[in-house]
Amino acid sequence: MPATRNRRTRAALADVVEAASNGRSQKRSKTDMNEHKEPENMDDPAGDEPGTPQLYYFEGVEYDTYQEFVDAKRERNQQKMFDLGLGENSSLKLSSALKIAKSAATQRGLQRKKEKNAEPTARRRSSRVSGDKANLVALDYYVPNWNTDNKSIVTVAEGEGGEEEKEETPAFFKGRVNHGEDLTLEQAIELNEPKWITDESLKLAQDFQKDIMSLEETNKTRKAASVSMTTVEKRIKDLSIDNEEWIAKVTPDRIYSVACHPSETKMIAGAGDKGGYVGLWDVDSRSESNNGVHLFRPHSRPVCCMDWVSKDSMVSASYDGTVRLLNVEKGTFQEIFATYNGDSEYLEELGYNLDEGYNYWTQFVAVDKRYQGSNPSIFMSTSAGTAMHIDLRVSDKQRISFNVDLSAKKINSLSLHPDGNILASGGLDNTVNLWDIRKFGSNSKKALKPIASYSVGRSVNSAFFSPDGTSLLTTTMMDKLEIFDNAHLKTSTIKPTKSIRHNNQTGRWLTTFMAVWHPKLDIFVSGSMNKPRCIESFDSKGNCLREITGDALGSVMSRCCYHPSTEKMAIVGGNSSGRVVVIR
DNA sequence: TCAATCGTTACACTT
DNA sequence: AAGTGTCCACGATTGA
Repeated sequence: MPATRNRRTRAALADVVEAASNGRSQKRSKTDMNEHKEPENMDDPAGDEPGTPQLYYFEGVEYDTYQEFVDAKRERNQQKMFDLGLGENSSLKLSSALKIAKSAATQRGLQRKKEKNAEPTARRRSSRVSGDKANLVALDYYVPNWNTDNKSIVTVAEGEGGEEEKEETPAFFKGRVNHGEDLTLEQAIELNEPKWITDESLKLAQDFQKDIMSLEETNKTRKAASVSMTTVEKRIKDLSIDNEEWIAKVTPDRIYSVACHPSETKMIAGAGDKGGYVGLWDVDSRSESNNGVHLFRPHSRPVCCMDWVSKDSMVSASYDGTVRLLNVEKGTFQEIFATYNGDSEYLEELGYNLDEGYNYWTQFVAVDKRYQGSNPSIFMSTSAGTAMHIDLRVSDKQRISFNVDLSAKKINSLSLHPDGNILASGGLDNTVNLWDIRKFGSNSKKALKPIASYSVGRSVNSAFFSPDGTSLLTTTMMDKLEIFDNAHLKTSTIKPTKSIRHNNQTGRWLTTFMAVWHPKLDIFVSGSMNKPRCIESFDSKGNCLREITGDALGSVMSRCCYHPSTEKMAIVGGNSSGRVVVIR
């Protein structure tokens, strides 16, 4: 046993912290993924069973047997614990080690706050530090400022010669790209992480651009269509998924939104992910060298909304506060709206002074379907509970038609009834509310009252009117999908006419469910937690038309949508690792 | 009343 | 095969 057994020094703790941070902080950096082999990697014997003829390495030493390797590891860890003065009961003592390390991080955090006026929180990096993994003690100090580019990660480490600080700002956390400017396709590709770019990317994207332009203009009407239910049911029955070419990795990260190009001749599925990536997948142009996916990065934070407004323009909106319009003809992601803080340099911007900083982001954006045109108008809800309508129809008359405070908490969705007057909102305040937008006024300060309301009991993921407006569909954390008939005609409380039990507990790492209508028909679709994994399709009465399952459907499709065609039936689903499935 | 923390969920990636 | 990362979604609980 070492003589230092009872020593409890910060330097010793710092060694541990530093050792861990050296190994792990490099791993985090995504920009230099191809470099740096970490010595820590030798910790694990690659999952081999004891007894297999394999050499084991640990801290540069070679061991012949698994048992020797394990013993060496255990001994080293015990040594570390003794050095910390933490005795033999490692699991208990480890928690105190963490406390000490955490307090050091917090101190550093507070100092940083003074310097940079940032909000600090210290968090433990590894949530599975236990038992003999004491060597993994490491702390990150996050400076979260989600609306600017200030989120940096500071790994706190103290060496013997004094204090040392490592700072990384991964590309992911950089703020908005080309603030206030349009992005060309080339720029949007260059903003991808290098691993997603090939020499061909730009050329392929340009060919794709031409392909889209050569498509026939699609039927733009957004009105509900009348197709007999028997036809619809038959088409849904005929949907097929068992083709492995109909699933592809479209974005690098968790999908927050999916969209389907309106063309009836060319199937183009699209998805927006957590990192601001937008992937467009030309489903039938898969070749040996290329899977037909074109990846761009017009945003820096989750892409919460994507919607094609014509054959050659698509709106994308993001938590980063920007709304962009992909103009296929010009090949640009044009910034059509952005929120700004109160800095006077943004005084001229339409979104000036909307951004409240910390804890404020654009949660939901919907295209205003009353207007057709090159500049779509949008409804937008925010994490602060405000809802606004931004009229972008004519460039010199752009304005915010209204900006109202509808809730104390985040609003998850907005939906305008086809009559153009009633707006449905739902969010973390546990209610679904219907508002008369004629009463909003542009700058009204008086408290607004909804014309009708429904208390869910848990938060509301989404509330959408059907294409013809007769039904309101909600997805809630009460584990229900609920349908309200003629909700827009009610004047006090509304009650669901149909309530479907539906597990909506997607947890932390999966995007929440939102049941969405077909753009023109009275049917809707939702992902599901059921096993085997499936996508569920319902009619407007809430009858399940089909639980679509298949070999290609191996994970939870958090966000789904229908192809807008009334002739062809197709469903696009996106999961939480960037994979998109097309069912047709 | 608010802030901080943790549990939950499922998948992908690494070793 | 096992381990680990995921980092503001939501709800519950605790502490200030």
